[in-house]
Amino acid sequence: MRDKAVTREKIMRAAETVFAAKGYHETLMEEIGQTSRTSKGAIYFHFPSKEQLFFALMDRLAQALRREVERELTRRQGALDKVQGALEAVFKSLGRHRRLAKILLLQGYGLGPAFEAKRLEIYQQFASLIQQHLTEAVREGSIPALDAEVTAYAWLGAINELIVRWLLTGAPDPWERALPALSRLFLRSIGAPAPSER
Amino acid sequence: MRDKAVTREKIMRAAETVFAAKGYHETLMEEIGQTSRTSKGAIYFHFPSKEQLFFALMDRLAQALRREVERELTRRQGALDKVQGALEAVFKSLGRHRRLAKILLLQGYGLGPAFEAKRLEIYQQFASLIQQHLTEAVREGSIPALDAEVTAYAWLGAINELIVRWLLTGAPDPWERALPALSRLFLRSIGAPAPSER
DNA sequence: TCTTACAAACCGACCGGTCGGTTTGTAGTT
DNA sequence: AACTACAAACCGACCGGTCGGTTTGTAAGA
Repeated sequence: MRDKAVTREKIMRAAETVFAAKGYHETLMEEIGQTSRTSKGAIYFHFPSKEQLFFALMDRLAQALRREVERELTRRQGALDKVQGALEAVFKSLGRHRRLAKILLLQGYGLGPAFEAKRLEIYQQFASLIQQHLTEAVREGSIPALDAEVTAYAWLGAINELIVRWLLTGAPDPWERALPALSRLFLRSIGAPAPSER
Repeated sequence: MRDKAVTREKIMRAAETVFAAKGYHETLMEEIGQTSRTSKGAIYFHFPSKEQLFFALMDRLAQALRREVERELTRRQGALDKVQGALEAVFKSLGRHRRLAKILLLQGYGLGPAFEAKRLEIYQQFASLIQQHLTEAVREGSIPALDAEVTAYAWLGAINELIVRWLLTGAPDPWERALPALSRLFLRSIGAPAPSER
């Protein structure tokens, strides 16, 4: 018996590559089959539909990213430091995995209700994470009171836009140039004491 | 002879409605024909392809929005006030025209290179507008020096995310609740003196 | 009569999904 | 060990609906 998990993994990796390169609609199941060196039949054995394959991919990627962020959160001390650490984790992780970033940030917008729902679900997870730590920072007295929900989504949107632009145009080059500016922008935006330049 | 311009306008209005409601791929040319009470033939008489029709729409909408923003800019005095006025203009305008917002903000993401290029082009126009006034504000001495490019795109992204979320989920309800929070967030983010609550 | 501005029937490439068949591993039997 | 019986995993030719685009027809104005 061939190993089910191995084939499934091959398919998901191939799907990641192809979806990231071509976008959802331009991607053919046939091509994922070829790229994974399996077949269309194998894909439909493991996944009920193209859409479900795509969602499975989004879930996995979001989970991986969240894990990296959470790991960073436990490392840092103090709410403000955590906020900054989480941001850096997101940037660095997405910077390293451009395919991942393209799928998470770029797809799932204009592709219909099901995709939009999925994207909202995932973004909400990250927004909660941010909100939680913002509220904590307020309680700590590190920053003045604010609307944590609006702030969280504003930050997510800012990150999204900058990374998407970087993915598509390459600017700014090198990417890291933007990080300190954005970091200061964010911390200022919540009335935090300006961090020392790194 | 029927009036060419009138038919063209009918088509664009119908396209606006249908694209906003269904997204690019789910929209059928046939349906735009019916909605506009013309026909598919008429559409292809006026536009060379579905894609070009969509782009024409994006251009027109972006232009209209830019005009509203610029009008507001000339009304206000002082760089900071202009920044705030422009933001409000964008919110209010997009809030009033949800279909417009859906097309400009939601479509053009995962739809392939041509769409991405178009979106980048339009966003760049707005980013320039913001950058220009930020730089002016710095020169005026109203705010400390900053990376105007990063700031501009961060703001655009934040606006985008919040409006998209509002369009898709209805939260926050009413929408205006978010405006003062976001306005303060933005002004703080550039080190501007906190504005008096409006 | 000639052109313009459409209307409507039509075409055919494309592609997600299906399904009959094949391969490969496994468990039971002798 | 060898053979049988079976099932899980996989392959890929094929189908059928869909939809962007084209062609052909036609009414009306110049």
